[in-house]
Amino acid sequence: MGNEVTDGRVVRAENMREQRRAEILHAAEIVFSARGYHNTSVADVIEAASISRGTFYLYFTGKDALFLDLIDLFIGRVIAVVTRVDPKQPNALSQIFANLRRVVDVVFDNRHLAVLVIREQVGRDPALDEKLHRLYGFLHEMVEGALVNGAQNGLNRSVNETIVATAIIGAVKEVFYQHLVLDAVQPVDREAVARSLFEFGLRGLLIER
Amino acid sequence: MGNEVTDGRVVRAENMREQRRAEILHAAEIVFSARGYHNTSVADVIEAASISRGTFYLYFTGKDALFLDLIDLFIGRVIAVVTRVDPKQPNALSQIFANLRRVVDVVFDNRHLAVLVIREQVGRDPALDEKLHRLYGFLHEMVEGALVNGAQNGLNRSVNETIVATAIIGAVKEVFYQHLVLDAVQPVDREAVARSLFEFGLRGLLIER
Amino acid sequence: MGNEVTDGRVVRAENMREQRRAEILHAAEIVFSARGYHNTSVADVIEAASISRGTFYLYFTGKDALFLDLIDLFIGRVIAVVTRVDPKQPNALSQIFANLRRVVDVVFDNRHLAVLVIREQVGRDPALDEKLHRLYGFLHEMVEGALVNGAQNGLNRSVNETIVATAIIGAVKEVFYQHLVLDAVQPVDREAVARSLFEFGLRGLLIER
Amino acid sequence: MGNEVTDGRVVRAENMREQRRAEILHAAEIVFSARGYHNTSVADVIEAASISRGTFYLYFTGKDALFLDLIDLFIGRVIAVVTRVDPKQPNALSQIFANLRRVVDVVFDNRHLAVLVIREQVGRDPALDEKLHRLYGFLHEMVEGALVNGAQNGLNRSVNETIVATAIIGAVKEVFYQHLVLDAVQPVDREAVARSLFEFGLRGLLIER
DNA sequence: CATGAATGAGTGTTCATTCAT
DNA sequence: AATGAATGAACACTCATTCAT
Repeated sequence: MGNEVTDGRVVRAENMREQRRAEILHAAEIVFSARGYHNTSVADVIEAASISRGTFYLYFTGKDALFLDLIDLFIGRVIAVVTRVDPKQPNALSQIFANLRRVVDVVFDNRHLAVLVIREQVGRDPALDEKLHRLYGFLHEMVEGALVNGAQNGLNRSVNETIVATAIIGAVKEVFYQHLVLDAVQPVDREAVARSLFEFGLRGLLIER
Repeated sequence: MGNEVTDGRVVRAENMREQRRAEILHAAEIVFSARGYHNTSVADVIEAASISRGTFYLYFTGKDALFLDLIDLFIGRVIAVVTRVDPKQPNALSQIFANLRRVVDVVFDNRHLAVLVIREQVGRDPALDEKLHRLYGFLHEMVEGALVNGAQNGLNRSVNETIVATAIIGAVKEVFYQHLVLDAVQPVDREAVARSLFEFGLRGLLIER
Repeated sequence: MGNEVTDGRVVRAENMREQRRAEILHAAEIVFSARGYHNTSVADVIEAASISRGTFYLYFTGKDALFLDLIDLFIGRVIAVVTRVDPKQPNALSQIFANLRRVVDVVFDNRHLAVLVIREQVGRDPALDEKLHRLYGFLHEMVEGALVNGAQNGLNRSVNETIVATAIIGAVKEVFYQHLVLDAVQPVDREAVARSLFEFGLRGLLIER
Repeated sequence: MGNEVTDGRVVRAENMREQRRAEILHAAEIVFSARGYHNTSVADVIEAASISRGTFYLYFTGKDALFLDLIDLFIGRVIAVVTRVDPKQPNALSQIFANLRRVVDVVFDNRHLAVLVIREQVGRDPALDEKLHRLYGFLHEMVEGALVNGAQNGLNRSVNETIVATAIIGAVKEVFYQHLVLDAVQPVDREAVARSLFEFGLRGLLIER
């Protein structure tokens, strides 16, 4: 049937499929972020994407799967820009700030997805729970590790790293969320947001100042 | 028919009504916090409260109204224990800590409500949005005001007060939420939670140390 | 709440509930028998019963359960009129005929249910399969046992009892089905149907004639 | 355009078309018999036949039409092996048995189709009803005619031919069906099945024995 | 001729709310 | 005041069929 050969038409078909899928994801991103998971129906998504009900189920196994794909998309983009920082390096601090700065960019470049991920909460859907747990677990582990390493290397004073890591993530999330809402009205000064967060966290953690 | 006079029977009836209402709220608190707003049905509530469907609508205009009442209950309890702090007072810092400490107690004494309020998010229900906005607006204003006043009175260094107030609230919320989840397993050391949060925030804000 | 006491109102409510349930069953019986299980939608049933969608699910857990209840109803009525026959009794033959005659009455008194049960076949619904299996298993066992006993007691000649029992059931089913269809047009002579079936089966099985 | 002339290419194309059609029918036969008409989707058929959705509709106007073609196929094979029997011929009985014996072979040689035809019932699809009616009408007419002729020629005793013909067909169908199910497990002794059925029917119908 | 992406009417089921008793 | 039977709009999802390529 010729499907062993990946000829031009097959490639083109695959591309179109990918593109269509992306279109639906994009439309869904907007309606989900506007109304939340529960208040968004498949009807809303297909209307926003200008596709038929059937087509939707051609690209996604269901509403849940679509949502999880969106979450994954965002998580992937965040994780992609976060790099491990060696606390022994003299420029460790600026590397940490660079991480934060890149995350700020990802968040504000993906406003809808970011709102979605920050707002949507543990909601009795085990699969979604697991995704978010993975994201926050990753971030928490990274921050906590940085705190522990930093303390050992004289970069920061010793604190209850678990609690403080949680506090930092909460602070960042909340600032992001509030500014994402504001951002819809007027563009946010990303540098200022990153700088303020960094300063706030840092000045409390440094031994020397 | 004598309904201008509030005789004994009317008072008794009113009391019974208040009591019944409180029972329903209490039952709802538990089921809502266990499953979240969307995954809790009116059927769940009336079963937990051991009342009939009809009775439910005698005490609340609907599921939304019940939920809003619960949120209000919690907001009231939080606001009740938060006092304004005069930054000029020498014991301003310990007053601030006392505020935080009392909020910690309210949160952990009302685990179900607290989980509810922290977890449940802006869900395109304008009324709920407004309630939460009221709570966080109150808290934000209070923290931001303290920062501004504190800076003027040499209590803390000068920062972007709006962003930092948001960050503080986010940090507190996240630490509360994580420990509320933990608290279900083993009792949380409330003093330690308050102390860690306070230290984390403080050491970054003080000019002198 | 007074539900420990079975007062008049409760009894009346229970009766009304039973009656309503029976009404739905009756309406469903007609539409199912007219169109078959697969071609009948819940919408058809609720329209026939003049109830709302919600009410339907108040009385039955779903379409499947309703259908199974109908099948059960019929199976129960058939089994209720079939009695074991002692082949040693001199009037064994007339007892067997009496059984057949009563089954004919049940079948033609419950035309819709009978059509339903005879027509609907093994359809990948395990629960339904099991019900029908139970009915035909019961009947087959009864007939086969009668043949075995009869042979031992000189009532009938010895045959391949398993095959012949199957053949008898098939013969009866087919005659019933064809006459149920006819019966819609003009009343069937039940005695003649029973007699013809009996004679046909009997004359081939008797040793003496 | 030369379409008046049936040249070699056209013939070859027609053959290919016929062959393709047969392949689809064969695949459909298996999936339909395994799951029944209603529980088999067009997707099942095209997967079994290894063709695309579009191709399916190139060969059949729809799911119904395909099903009807399958039924027709079987009906044709059954009718092909049934011959009229002249009751005046001395070997009429053995001719009748030979008919039954050939039908048994057709049934067990076409297990899937046979299961399909016997199981699938009048489903409010007028076209299907008509097909089955045609098959059973043909068989019924043939059996009834044989009974009438046989009675006139002293071959069998006089009975209610209409009812008895129906009973015979029902008996045969049921025995076939049960043994088709069994046949999936272990090969059925076709001769025994035919013999048992014949004996059962015959011994009750013959005047002399 | 062959393909498979696209369609949308139709399905069974849920649940917040109403109202006669 | 209290009840719970009744309601019907809304939901996620399926699948036979069409049609541009």
